[in-house]
Amino acid sequence: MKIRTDNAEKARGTREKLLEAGLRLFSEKGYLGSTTKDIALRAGVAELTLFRHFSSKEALFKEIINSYTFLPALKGLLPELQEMAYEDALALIAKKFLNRLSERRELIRIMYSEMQLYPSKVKEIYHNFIDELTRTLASYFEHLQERGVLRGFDAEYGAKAFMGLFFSYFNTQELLLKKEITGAERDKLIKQYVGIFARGTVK
Amino acid sequence: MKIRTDNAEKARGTREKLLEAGLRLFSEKGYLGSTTKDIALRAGVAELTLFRHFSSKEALFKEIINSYTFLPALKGLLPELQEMAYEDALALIAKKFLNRLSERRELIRIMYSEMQLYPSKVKEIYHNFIDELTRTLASYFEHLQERGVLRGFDAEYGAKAFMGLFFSYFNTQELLLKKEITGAERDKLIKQYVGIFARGTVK
DNA sequence: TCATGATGTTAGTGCTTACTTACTTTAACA
DNA sequence: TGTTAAAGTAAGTAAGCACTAACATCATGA
Repeated sequence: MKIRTDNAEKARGTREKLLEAGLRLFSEKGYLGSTTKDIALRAGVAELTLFRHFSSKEALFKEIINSYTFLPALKGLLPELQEMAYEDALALIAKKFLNRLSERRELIRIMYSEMQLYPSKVKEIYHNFIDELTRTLASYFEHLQERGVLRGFDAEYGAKAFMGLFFSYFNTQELLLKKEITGAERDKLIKQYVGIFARGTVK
Repeated sequence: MKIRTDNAEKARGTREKLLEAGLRLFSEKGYLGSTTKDIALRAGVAELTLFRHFSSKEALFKEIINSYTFLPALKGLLPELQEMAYEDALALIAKKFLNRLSERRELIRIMYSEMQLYPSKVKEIYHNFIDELTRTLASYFEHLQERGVLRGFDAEYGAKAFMGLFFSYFNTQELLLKKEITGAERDKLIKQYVGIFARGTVK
């Protein structure tokens, strides 16, 4: 009699529906612009149900941030990269990075909208996104510098420059201008940017 | 009797105080997070005075966007650039661009916060900021390509890449993380980034 | 079959907010 | 000095908001 599995499952279902609806609405209208009524409506439940699952609107918001912030590591990519040609490796990283950003578009939008309200949360999201990738990339550069493939630039700055290139593309095209980007455009962009960056860093 | 100049000046004064206070508050707390009471308070006037100058909160918001959007042209820089060494020219452009962004920090913050509410305004701001500079930069690159200094990359993409590098730096450091950047750090960054980009684009 | 837990329905509370009305104060200027 | 334009003071309105209380419905599962 301890746990009614089916009821519990149902509860988990509506809980997730609320998190998902909240993510989308907060991303579209901002925290203050999203009403609990609308979130519940979009989740297909009564407003009161929202408060039965989350003690307040803010609690819901924080849980959304937490549950969507986690990202799978990319460290495992390192050995694979070392067997590839430099430009191909860079193109692969760029592609994975852009995909990652697209997947988390809503979260990033929230990050920008609420950066004044929750600066520490925003920094957390940012670091979760960027730090590990920066370090992976920097150590990859350092490795190639030791092998004499790359010239002696500051690896940390190099990593940030590389990611900055693609982040700013994502930022303007997909977040600000909301353009639909075709695969072909994306490939051309990657080729051009990687071309510049690769030539700029080899010996 | 037509115009009482001093009265008119006074009115213009409080009007500007309101625009300035609005800019700062909207940038800090977002459109919905800023109350008309607080804006008036920060401007040092009564709330009612705000409504005597602007028909509504939204009207104030739109006037703020309009009056701060305009930016002086950078086209005049082109002839000057052509007498400089390539890397020095790039460093100068980067410096001017970063200064421009810092000057308009509040406006850019508003742009990010309200991009869902006023997408067309946001696009306008973006284009005002970026388009002219992109074209100036691209034609500079084309000129150097014709003279055989630079290799044959896509000049438009190159310009976007260059600006993206520095925009994304501004974005993360000054907007998101709100770090105070020293002049020395900024100079090192410019040197590193320009170094990569210059080597990546010369023949 | 019937107790239980999840959800729905409806109505409402107290607070905040954009905006208004009516009246007063202040200072420039003819 | 008296008129006028700009700003202040004070009180209030209507709407929207997060959140609550009371009760009804319905499917699950012992």
